[in-house]
Amino acid sequence: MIEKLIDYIELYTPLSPTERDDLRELVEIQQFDKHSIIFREGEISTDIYFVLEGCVRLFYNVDAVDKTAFFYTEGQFVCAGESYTFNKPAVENYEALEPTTLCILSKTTIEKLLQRSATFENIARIAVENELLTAQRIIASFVTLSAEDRYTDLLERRGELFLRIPQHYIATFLGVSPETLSRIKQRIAKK
Amino acid sequence: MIEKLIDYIELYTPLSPTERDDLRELVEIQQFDKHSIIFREGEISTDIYFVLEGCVRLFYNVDAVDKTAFFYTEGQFVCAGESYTFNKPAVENYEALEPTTLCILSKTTIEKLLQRSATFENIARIAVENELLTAQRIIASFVTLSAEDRYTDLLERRGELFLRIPQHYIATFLGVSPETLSRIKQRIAKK
DNA sequence: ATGATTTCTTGACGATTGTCAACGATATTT
DNA sequence: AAATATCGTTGACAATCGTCAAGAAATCAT
Repeated sequence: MIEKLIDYIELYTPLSPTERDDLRELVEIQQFDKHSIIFREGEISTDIYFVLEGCVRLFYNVDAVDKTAFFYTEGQFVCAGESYTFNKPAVENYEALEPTTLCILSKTTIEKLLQRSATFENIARIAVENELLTAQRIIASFVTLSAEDRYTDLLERRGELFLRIPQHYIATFLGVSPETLSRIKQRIAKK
Repeated sequence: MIEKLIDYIELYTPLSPTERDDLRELVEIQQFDKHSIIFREGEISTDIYFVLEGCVRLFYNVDAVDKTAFFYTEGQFVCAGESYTFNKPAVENYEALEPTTLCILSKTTIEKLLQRSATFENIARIAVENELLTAQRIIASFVTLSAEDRYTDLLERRGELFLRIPQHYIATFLGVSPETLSRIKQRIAKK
């Protein structure tokens, strides 16, 4: 199961057999039920996660309404950046939308890995870089695209999300109400 | 002048006197006129920039209209993440909105620095981490706030921008037309 | 200083959106 | 299989927004 993480890391940086064993030995794996909260705002994040299977929703609680900011699926790192970096209480929540399996890379695990090999420096870097690229792409889509175009863009890039995620979550991610998303779909179907 | 970069880095990671000298010796400084383009879409980015003085606007060209995604001012790193990481042509543009002074950290400069001290690993990491935090905050503001709330939020966080940047740039950054920003201001003034 | 740009504001109008509410469809649970 | 909860669509209406256009204000260049 953890092989998926190893494969992923090796897309970016090669690992020696020993390093692979270090990962197999030290990295924890945890299961989350559907709708369970992985991480709640107010807590201080000390872990980086990696999605082995399932789907994680990042959301903010605003005036008792929750707003989805992102979906993480297989092969993506999840990290509450600001909380993790500065040991501050997080402002965001993470929830499993499906039965989900995550690798847990705690700070202590990462330290242990680092004692064994400097290569593991790269893991945190890769996680952060990948999140940055994703984040920049999302901002670009907010700034440059209409809600309708963001919809078609998401459909092209990550169409599989529509098959596994309730659409009212996708709606808030696109920055529109569920009703509007419904109408956008209807509008596009007519073309 | 470059001392500003050194001070900034030392907020995050201490430097030895030798390392400080390495930076003074190797890091280039470049001036940009107001309205000059620092980096144009289609080019492949090989540099990380650090703003010593002035203001840089990140914008996308969409249907011949340009849309502002961000403003970088003194003490911020600028990096076309995707282009820099994967040597792909960039999709974004960077423009100096004022006479601007930047540190240029080219890949070759960074390599040279790395040969002298592993501490410099941290620079790229800090730059990326900081950009990620900023990016995540922007996404949160798009997802959780109305245009009006994003305006007041920006005013609180980076009010100085309103004194130095034409407001139609700020408008597209907030995701609204210049006319709407004008009306938002008027609406708030009445309260 | 003067003229020329650029920037900001305001009005009008049509299009789009959010909200509230109702209804049907789909999943989930027992 | 029936009951319950969740989810998606549709309608109506008020609020907001983008666009176009015109004019005022500020800035820049000569």
